[in-house]
Amino acid sequence: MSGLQRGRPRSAHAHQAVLAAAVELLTSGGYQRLTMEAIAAKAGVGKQTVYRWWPSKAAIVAEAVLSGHLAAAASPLAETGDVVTDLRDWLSGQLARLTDPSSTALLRGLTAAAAESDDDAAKLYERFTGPFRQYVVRRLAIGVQQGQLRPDARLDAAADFVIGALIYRTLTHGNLSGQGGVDDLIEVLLAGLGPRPGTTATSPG
Amino acid sequence: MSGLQRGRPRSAHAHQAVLAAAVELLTSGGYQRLTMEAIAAKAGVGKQTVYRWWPSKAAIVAEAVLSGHLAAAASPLAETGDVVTDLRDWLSGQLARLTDPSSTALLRGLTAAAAESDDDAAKLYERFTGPFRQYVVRRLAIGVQQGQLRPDARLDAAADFVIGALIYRTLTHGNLSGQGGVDDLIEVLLAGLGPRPGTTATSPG
Amino acid sequence: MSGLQRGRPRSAHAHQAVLAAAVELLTSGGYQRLTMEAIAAKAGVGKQTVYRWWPSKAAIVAEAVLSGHLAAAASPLAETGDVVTDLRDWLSGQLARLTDPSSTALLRGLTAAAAESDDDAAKLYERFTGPFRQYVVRRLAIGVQQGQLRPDARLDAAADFVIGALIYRTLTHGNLSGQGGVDDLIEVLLAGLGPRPGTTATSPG
Amino acid sequence: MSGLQRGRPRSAHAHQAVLAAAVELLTSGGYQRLTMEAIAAKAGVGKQTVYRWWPSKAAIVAEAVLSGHLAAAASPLAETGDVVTDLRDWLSGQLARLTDPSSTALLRGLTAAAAESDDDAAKLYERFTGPFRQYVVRRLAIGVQQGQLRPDARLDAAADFVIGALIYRTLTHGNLSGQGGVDDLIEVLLAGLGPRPGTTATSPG
DNA sequence: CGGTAAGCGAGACGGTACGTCGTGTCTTTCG
DNA sequence: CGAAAGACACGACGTACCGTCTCGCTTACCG
Repeated sequence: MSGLQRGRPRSAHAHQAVLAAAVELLTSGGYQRLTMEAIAAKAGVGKQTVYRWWPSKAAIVAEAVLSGHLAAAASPLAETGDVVTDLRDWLSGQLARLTDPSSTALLRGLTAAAAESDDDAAKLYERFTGPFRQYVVRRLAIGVQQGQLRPDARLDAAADFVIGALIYRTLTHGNLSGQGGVDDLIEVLLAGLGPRPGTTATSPG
Repeated sequence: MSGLQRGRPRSAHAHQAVLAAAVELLTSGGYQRLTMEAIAAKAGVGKQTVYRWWPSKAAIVAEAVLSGHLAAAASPLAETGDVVTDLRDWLSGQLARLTDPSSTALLRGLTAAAAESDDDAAKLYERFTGPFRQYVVRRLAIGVQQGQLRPDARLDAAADFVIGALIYRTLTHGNLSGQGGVDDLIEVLLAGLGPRPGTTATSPG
Repeated sequence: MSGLQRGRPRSAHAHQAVLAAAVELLTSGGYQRLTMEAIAAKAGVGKQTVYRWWPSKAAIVAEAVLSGHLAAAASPLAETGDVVTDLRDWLSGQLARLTDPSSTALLRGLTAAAAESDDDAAKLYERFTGPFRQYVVRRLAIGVQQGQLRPDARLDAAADFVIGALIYRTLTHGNLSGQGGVDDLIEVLLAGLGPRPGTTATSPG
Repeated sequence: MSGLQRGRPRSAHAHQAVLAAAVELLTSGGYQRLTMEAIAAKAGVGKQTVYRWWPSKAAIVAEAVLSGHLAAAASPLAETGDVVTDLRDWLSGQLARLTDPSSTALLRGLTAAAAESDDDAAKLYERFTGPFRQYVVRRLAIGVQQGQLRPDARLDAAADFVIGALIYRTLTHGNLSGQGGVDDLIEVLLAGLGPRPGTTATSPG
């Protein structure tokens, strides 16, 4: 066991300050302005301290996402009983959040961080999209339980569709508003998960 | 017209050499190694020449994609008459291509390039995913014509789903093989585009 | 022959600015404050430009000495006809110069620069002490011609004595003033170079 | 009186280890490699312990010199009765020692240490050259007693000459061997200290 | 056909950020 | 309370690229 503590313990304060500084720089100035030197300076920390904790910018961003500093802030999951309504509302909410310039900047930053390091990419995406996926899958599972969706619905595939499309549209079009696309997405998605045609579905009402 | 040509004309050879060098650097060494200096050096070209033609790395990559140097190389579209078979085959083909490490590197590079410049992002994605989208939409449209899909199917939304999920999975999991996920994706997608349950579809034959 | 000029020629202006900046920093703040970054900053020059011209701080200092930016400023050689008077005056003058704090700082800096690099040390000392040595040897040679000094006087050894003692005292005692030591030095030196006892010399008094 | 000892006494072992480590680093790797961290590491000592005892590198080197770790190792003074023979032998011996690369490195290191700190310079030189000066002055004094040298000989000036020239030549030429300069130095020096021409010197034999 | 104008390879320029190293201080635990 | 260990804020190091700017040369058009 390496247990015995030797030397001055690492400063939790410095750790937090770095994460906070990174988030602020990322959301304000984009990934361009997210330099190690700027992070250290804004955090009031030596560069060496930053490197002592994280090996790369991507790792910092990843931890910031994980620790909630860059909260995906999944909007609360309303459960009205109707999977269509719920998902539409939730998707609309996410979309509204992603329309916010700072969120777009954040997503862009995450993308850049992920593109930078093969190793960190999976971790980053997992941490960032995890909450989204969780909610989508959970809500769909409930739908399955209630017979609104077919029992063998591919929930993971559906979640990938939703998240992928969300990210793709955000990065592509920059601004998602005014597309009226949410309904289309929902329709395609849910139709594909609904009870098999020909199957006698128990009416949900 | 400003047309009257003065001075030495721009060298098409230099133009091509730059694109080729960029592609090679991108696929071999990732976006990290794709520096303007490296591009110029490998192309045997002065840096100024590069900047004379393109304002940024992203622009070079965009043009490389456009001009087919970084071919999306959309696999030929087989049309067996059955939209499910066709799409599954096509998706499998794309997936196989994206499984190739150099394609992953390329996609990562494109992502990085897009993340770097807000302006170029849309253009880049459009150019890179354009052929994909084109094929998917066209094939789906044929399906609609043939009555295999509902007439009011949201083809654009479907295409976004497919492309988004494809990119997302590539970036996330790195290696797409062995997921058996294609069938799931197809199933979700096509079920959502199929004839409305309860509607009597006229057989196209 | 490498003759053909390629690329932008090196900027003589930058070259000079660096030397000037180095001298100013050295005389004002000592060798401690003579950092590559400070030199570049004060010269209004990129660090890379400094490194392009010189491999080390010591080399910069060496060239500054050579080019007269850090002039040894050998005081004009009075030739009254009496070697004792001349050397005493000259030595007093040098001593007065070396008493000046900036000269002491300079000498200390040169010493530090020399101590830093085995290769540059000889060059540095040679360039810095060269003018001194030249004058001493020349004046002594005249004394030999005029019969004031023995014909086989070891002028080089004498010059080493003078320069060595000068530097040693400056570095050791910091302040040479008020030592009244010049006369002692002169006496020891010239007695050792005077006509051999027993030889019938024209009596100097 | 502050006398009553509280807490753990300072470790003499640590003290010695630091000095030894400093000497080894200085003679092996030059002043460049003589860093506080390296000293502490090689000595198996905490950095703080080093700083607790010495305020600077120069101080460490100074003490190392003083305590004989960096022995000037003045060669034993032979006294044959003839001041010329004795001084020549002694000077040759010193020269041989200084020709040794490790001695040159040491001298360079001392110079660098001295150049670094105005305050420590005098102390360093005094400690390092003290034994030299002592011997030279003593031997010359004997010469005076025995009538080989003039009674009013400036022994301090002479010692400065000898030491200054020795250091200067070592630093300048790196390698003193093969210069045949010792004899020249001796000749100049002793001639300048010999009995005044015209004075009736008691024959030493 | 000679002048003029732009593009060309080359590479130096002023900068910014990199990741590492050393400094001197501090904060732990252990003896 | 000293000593080891080692983290801390700081600042300089030498390198890599950035995007711009001269150079001398080449290649077109135009008068």
